[in-house]
Amino acid sequence: MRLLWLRLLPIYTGDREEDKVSVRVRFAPSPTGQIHIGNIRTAVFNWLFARSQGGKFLLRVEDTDQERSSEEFEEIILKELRWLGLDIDEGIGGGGEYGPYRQTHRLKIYKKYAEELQEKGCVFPCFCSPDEFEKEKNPEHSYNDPCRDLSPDKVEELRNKGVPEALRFRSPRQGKVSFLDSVHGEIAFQSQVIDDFALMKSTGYPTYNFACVVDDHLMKISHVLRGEDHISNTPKQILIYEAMGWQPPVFAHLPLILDKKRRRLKKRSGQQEAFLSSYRNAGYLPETVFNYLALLGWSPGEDKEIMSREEMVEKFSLEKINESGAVFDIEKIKWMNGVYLRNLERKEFRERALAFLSGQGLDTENEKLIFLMEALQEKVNTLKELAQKISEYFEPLAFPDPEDARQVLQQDGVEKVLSSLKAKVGEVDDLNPDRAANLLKEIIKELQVGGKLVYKPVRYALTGKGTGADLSAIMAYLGPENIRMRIDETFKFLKGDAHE
RNA sequence: GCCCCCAUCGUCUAGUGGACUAGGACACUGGCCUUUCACGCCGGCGGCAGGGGUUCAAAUCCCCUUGGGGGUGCCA
Repeated sequence: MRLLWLRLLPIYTGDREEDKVSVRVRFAPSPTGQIHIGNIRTAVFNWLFARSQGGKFLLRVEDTDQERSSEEFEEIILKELRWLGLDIDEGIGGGGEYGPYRQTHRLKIYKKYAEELQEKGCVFPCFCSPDEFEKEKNPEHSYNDPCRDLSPDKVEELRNKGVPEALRFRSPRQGKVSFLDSVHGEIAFQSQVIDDFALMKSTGYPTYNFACVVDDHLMKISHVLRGEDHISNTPKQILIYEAMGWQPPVFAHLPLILDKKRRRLKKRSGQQEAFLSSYRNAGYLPETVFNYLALLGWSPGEDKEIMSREEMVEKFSLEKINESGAVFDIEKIKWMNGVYLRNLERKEFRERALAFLSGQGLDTENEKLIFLMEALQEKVNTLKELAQKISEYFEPLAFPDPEDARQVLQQDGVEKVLSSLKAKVGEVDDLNPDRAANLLKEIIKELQVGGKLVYKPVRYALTGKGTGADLSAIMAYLGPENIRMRIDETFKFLKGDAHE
């Protein structure tokens, strides 16, 4: 629970006018794979904060993991940000005067500051091999690094032997490190539990904690909004800021996004739903994803949920960020996407749906597809669902639930209705939804039957099912030829052969 | 093990000591509308983890317990 006074304390924010205009936040992913939902949510919050404060949103690539980083993933990051509409003011894909913005291009910089820390005596070389260090680690005292107090002679000796050396921070063994988190209030760690973490790897690459601090400082980052999993890194980073004599940024640790089991939603769980790309591929609109993600861990403080980007920017504030983890609810985002889809203007829906459909191997040249598409607009939650529903009408007639179908089709008078329909469509060479609807009305009038004997039975006869798109749209889509064929097939089915 | 964070319907959340008979949304469910299918609308179900304090008054403040999560890398 946060204390009120902490919320109001104007430590770094809000008290001075210039603070407001100097807000600079960054999204700093590592290019090691498909972009993750949790990651992109962090980006969304950073972007929202920057825009709400009139600040800058930067993109920095943290590619210091030589094993896993790859340039192709950098492209993916850019593409995903663009898709979601998170425009970059500075950094990779945005230019700017504090570059380079790719950490592997900043190696000299880290080296320089590492040397500075060495001169200050805040660090020490470590000659342990990674495995060795693992063994030496004592679960009770994680700071227990065997190289911490090596004599200068010993250091000299090991260096001469060419033993690979890393650089570690000499963590204080008493006192405490604390900081004021904008989401959680004060967070404090006893210094003795902070181990002698590495700053530079033996490869000459910086570690995350070191590079991050150097870059955030040099790039004048004012607020660090990142996942809660970074809380335990924060005291280490603060120690570096202090050693360098730098002012740390404001930290805001965002609650984690959880899966149904309340575990952190992560790539390794293998769930496709952990990736942003899955949502694009499943036909979610970017505005839906943005809206839904913004609401995971943040609330404007009122009942409104469907909001425009502008509204969210206007209402966003660090104070309204929640402190507890949030389960990602696939049902809810599905519903939300349905709302966005239904709210689309006819024309826009058509364009966007067509663009998606053509990527799904559907024949978008067929202009009759439009009839179905529009009839389905209000019935689907995703464009993928739209594609699936449309494809069903490409398939040959089948009766998945023959019992039901028979019950409807065997009512007295239905046969007459179907025959009449068959005859009527025989007289026209094309159909549109209006004409189709009129045809059915004519039948009702001429045969003096109720709609009950027409709509549902015709639906079954033409589609084999009891639910689906608007009937006249289906008829227009199928066209006279297919309608006649399907009615014949239905008659066969009723006589007992085939189609089960 | 140690450190840190968190705790309101199944899920996302509103709630900053009295306006709470705890509000909204998803899901589920009953109905209305539509002579098809939906959309939509109206209703229902369902929650302050437990225990102690503080206070005239606690979902709200404090403590403990329990539960959940995260971290504990020369990953980020």
